[in-house]
Amino acid sequence: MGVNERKSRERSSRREAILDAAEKIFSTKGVITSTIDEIAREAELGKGTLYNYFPSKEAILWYCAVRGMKILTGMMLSSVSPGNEPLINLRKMAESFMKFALRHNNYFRIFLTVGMGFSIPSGLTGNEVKEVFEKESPYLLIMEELKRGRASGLFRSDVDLNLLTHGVWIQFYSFMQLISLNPEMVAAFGLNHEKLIETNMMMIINGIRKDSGV
Amino acid sequence: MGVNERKSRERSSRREAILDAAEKIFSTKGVITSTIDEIAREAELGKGTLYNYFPSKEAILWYCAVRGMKILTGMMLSSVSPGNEPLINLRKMAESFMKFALRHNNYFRIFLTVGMGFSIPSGLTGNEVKEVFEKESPYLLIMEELKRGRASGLFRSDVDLNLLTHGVWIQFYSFMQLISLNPEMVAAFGLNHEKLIETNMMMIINGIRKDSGV
Amino acid sequence: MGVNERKSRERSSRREAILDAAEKIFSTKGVITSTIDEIAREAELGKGTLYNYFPSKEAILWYCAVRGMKILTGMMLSSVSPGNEPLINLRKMAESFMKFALRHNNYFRIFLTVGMGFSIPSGLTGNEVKEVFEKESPYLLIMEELKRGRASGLFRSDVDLNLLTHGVWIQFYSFMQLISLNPEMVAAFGLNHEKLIETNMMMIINGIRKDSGV
Amino acid sequence: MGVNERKSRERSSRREAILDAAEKIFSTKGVITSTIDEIAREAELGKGTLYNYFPSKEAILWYCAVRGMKILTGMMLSSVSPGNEPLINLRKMAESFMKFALRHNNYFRIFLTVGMGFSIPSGLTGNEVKEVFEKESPYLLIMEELKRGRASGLFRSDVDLNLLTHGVWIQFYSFMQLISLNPEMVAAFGLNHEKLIETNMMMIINGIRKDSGV
DNA sequence: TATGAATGAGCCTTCATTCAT
DNA sequence: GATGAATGAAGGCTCATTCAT
Repeated sequence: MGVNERKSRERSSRREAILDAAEKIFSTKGVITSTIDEIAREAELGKGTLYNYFPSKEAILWYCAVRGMKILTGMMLSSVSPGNEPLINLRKMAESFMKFALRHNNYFRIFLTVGMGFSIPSGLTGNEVKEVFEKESPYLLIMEELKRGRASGLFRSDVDLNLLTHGVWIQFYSFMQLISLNPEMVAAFGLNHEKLIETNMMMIINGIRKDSGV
Repeated sequence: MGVNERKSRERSSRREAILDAAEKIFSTKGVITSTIDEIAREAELGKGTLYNYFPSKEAILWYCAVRGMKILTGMMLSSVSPGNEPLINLRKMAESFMKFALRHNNYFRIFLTVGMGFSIPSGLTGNEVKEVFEKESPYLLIMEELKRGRASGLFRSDVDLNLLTHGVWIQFYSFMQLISLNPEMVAAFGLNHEKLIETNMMMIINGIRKDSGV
Repeated sequence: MGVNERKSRERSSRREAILDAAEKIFSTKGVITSTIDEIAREAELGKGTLYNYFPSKEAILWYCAVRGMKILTGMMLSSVSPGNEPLINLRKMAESFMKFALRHNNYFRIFLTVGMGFSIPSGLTGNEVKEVFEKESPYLLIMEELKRGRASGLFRSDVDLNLLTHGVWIQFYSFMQLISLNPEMVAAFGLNHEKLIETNMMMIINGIRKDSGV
Repeated sequence: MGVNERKSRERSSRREAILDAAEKIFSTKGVITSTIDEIAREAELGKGTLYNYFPSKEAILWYCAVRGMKILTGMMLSSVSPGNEPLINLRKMAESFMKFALRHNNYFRIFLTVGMGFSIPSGLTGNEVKEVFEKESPYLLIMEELKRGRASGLFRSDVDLNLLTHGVWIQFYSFMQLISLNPEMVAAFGLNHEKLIETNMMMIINGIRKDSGV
């Protein structure tokens, strides 16, 4: 029915509004020092209202992270094409990752916090969260391209696929970290983002090419 | 005098004991959720005693991080030798990094927390802290070897030295992060440490070799 | 609107209730040894609730003092009348002061504590506090009557007005002090309040009369 | 024996040194915010040493107050002479009071704190303390002179002696309070000490003269 | 559903006092 | 006697969560 539908839409958009506010606050002040009050104020909602949409502060954090991860995955997915060579696709994914790191660096702090030992609160059904973080993750996208690249003889096959994926994934990930957390270091050494991206992408790609000898 | 010397030794070892306890608690529970009480209990000391050695919880965190960084730098320094080829030295450093990540994976979480926006408390003279983090950092050791390697035509010179160093540093760092934060992931994929190290080192080295083309 | 009005009234009365509790505890145990927990318990409120109404313990103290000063000023103001002779008005003010000291001797300890070097917490707008303590104080009321008394040739004019006011003010004030702080002394010497009041008032008045020679 | 005597002298002077330090710290920072550490540091003694001479911080405070009271009483005693007229002696006592307030204004704040509800700690034999505060107090000196003055027809006899004494005592006390707690106020009004003293003494004396009628 | 006042567990830090040396 | 490292009770304040309206 129309009414229910509208209500559902409203509920959904309110959830998003809360996550918007949380993302902003979390990324600005750090997750731990952010308070529910601040998020509520930013969302222009009553504090109690937040608890009508999320069971706890930690849940808000997780759904924030989920949303970020979905954006990242979406960006990576839309940048690749099955018709492309794996090397091209990897490059595109790397570029997407970097773009995400630059454009949404808000999320990085949130990802890190989540990764640093915040266990998924038992209140969450967990399914959605688990799926996003384990099944749909960019990790699998990378692995897919590496597999194709090996099949076509482009990438080195002398190393376990998981190992290789891990290496690439970590490089993507930590690159974001250094962009996000050490702007002053980046500046101090006279580096700029574009060149960093270019250099690191080169290093990553070279690291996995078949003809790269030890 | 003997007495003073002994006292100084005792004071020093008590400091270390507190840092030991803190390191354990911090890395187990995360920095924020760790409490001074827990650290004191772990150190088998009264809560107040901790404050005879450190001015605040935050200071304890920082000196923990300093200690970890000193260990890391020390391991790297003692693994290289000016007589070695730069490639060898880089490999040794990488090995040290990995060893550190495996042996002292406690520290990584602490490094991360410190990096996540904890400012150095004004109470600390800061000198010691700043020096360790800025002047003696592994970053500079890596740069030194890269410089030598480029001079001897081994490493690619078509890229700014700072950029190159940054790239290598990121890769070292990421690898450490992988091992420290996701030990269960490493296990889950049936990866073993030697192979991880070998693979990643290979990837890193290849990324910077002169003959590696894009 | 009705709801908001009621809320405002509730908020206001809760504030007063907290100040009531604080006044009681402060005056019984002394300001410093009183704890927020005790005040909260006395007010039959949760500890945190107090902090919804006042930013700190010190602020509670100050607003207590402000309230007391307002009562005192009010009593003094309503006891005088512009039509009265200055001597009568001074007497009335003295009586009001004494009444206040007897009826609200709770406040005295609070005034003293505030006067003994507690600076106004920066969190307070300060306006209300400053006004009460500096602009509307009984001090000015006394001075006004002394001025009038001098103009009409009743009080001695050979002494600076400020000096005279100060002398009277201090006598009022410290009289309250001795009533409040040394009840056992009062008792020990077989004194009673009414006679003390009468005697001291006489001494004060005589001290300022024009025809009092040295 | 000589040795014991010297030891006794040493012990005594160390006690005094501690009280010196305490007086300085107490009056500078306020009794409550002063710490044993600060007093020990000021006295250039170990913290534990203080506890060899006094059983508690509160005891130090009390013996400080006792010492101050002894000084005050001493000053008053040596200023009067049985041969003088009572009016002269009262004047002298008043002068002593003022001098004390000016020279040792440190003490007043301590007196106030002690008066503000610090009970005499049970550890103290109490005798010395009680005696000083109750038997040797300036209060009795004043009473003595008032008695003599009434006998010689100088002071009003229509009022109970205790009441009268109380009145004078309060005025002395208030004056001391003014000078000690509000030195900046004294300065702000451009008042100078001599005039203050003169005015107040005049007010006090006039208040008790026989020929002062209401 | 929206709200925000009320709540109290929990935390960091201080400091008077003790006691082994 | 002198010392100061060790102690832990106690206090002010925060903030996630609840619940009556």
